Amino acid sequence: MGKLTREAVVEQALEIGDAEGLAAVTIRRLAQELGVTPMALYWHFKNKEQLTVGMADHLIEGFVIEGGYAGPWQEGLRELVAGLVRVLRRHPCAADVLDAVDHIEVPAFLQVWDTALGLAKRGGFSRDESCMISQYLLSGAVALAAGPGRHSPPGFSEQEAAERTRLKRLRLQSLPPDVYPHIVEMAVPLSEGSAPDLYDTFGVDLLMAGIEALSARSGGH
Amino acid sequence: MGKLTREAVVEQALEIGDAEGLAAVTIRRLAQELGVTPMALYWHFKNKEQLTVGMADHLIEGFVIEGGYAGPWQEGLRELVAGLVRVLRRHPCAADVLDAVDHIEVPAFLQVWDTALGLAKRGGFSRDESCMISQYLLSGAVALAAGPGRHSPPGFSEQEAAERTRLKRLRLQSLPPDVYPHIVEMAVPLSEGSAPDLYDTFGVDLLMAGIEALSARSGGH
DNA sequence: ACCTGAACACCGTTCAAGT
DNA sequence: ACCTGAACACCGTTCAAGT
Repeated sequence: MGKLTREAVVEQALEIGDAEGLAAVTIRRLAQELGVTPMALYWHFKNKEQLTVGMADHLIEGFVIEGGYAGPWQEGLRELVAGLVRVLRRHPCAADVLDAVDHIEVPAFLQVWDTALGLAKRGGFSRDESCMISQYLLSGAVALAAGPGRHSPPGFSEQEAAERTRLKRLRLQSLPPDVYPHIVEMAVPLSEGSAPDLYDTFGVDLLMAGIEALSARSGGH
Repeated sequence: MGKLTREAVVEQALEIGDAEGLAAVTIRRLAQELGVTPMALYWHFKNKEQLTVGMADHLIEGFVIEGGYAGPWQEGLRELVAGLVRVLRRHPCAADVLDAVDHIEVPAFLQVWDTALGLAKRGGFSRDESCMISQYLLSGAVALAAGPGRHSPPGFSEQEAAERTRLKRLRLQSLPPDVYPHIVEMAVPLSEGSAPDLYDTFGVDLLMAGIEALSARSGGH
């Protein structure tokens, strides 16, 4: 019925990836789920890599605030990073998708990157510094989205998630305390990962504090 | 002749991964290279995941300075992060290996983590903060090792590497300048990625500046 | 333009069997 | 203890062919 379209394929792929992990997103599995032959997908995508690029693009698409970022550059960068993390957090597999893909191939990611570059330049950083800062912030955002506080897949219940952190805690607590004293001692906070919101806020603060400190040091405004 | 040993397998795996990428590291390919049947590897490793864990462990093994880190905690953390980046940079596939693996399974990584946790606590951070800071620094180090300045695989020549950055530059320059103005303008520094040493130094500075700023803000020493 | 059928060259892994 | 042979259930992708 519903004709096979690029968008439908990508959305189905994200659904599988969110529920069962990116490894479960397979051309054949995807085709089966869409009621179609595996080779049908090759009409819409050159290969699996391009499919993954499509997934990444769909994740970020429409995120960049069009008019925005008119205030101080620090606020702009902070909002950009926090927003990117927030968008990625909506899909459990988002961070994995972005890790699996060359960012340069993803238009929506390039747009975020371009905005970050512009803000860094407004911060008075040199060209080289602006490049490094934008890369640092964006890979930092992806790492934050991949970190603890990641949404458990819709398929999995709260219980399932709680069980996983319990197993992680047990694993940490069963380590030899003489060789990993601090890890064993902190098994609880390490496995629970504190409140997810707090983690994100702290992470963004950390990223931005580094930028601002370097900005002050090198005399940027 | 040389009997098949865990270590020999891991080293061969790293050799393939460095030369042709982690995707080329395959049970069957590995067995072939070692002059053995694929199933022979299953005597030494439960499955491919454990093989990858072995690779990660071998990469970091013996890195943590035993006596060290007696000075101020900032110096200790900086040295730890810089050292980790340096060690990972010795193998082109190192960052990919660490991305593919649950760090909790890698003893050598846990040791680095434990050291980082101890240093963070000495810095006066709370338990939760210490957890987040250590995770932030270690994932930051891996991200740095994965970033530009990565060693080109031994198999590839200098020319080959130069050709790749040339292609990347062309790709960036051919983007529509009205939608990605800053990226197109900065195509050269973005593709070249500045001197690799400078990139690492800047990256570590950035990571540490964030930590120190937060430390000062919350009143840690 | 859009999809199918058949085939190719791969994977990881299990299980019984050899030495 | 350490390795092999045969088999299973998967992969991504190509290419000719259908409508």
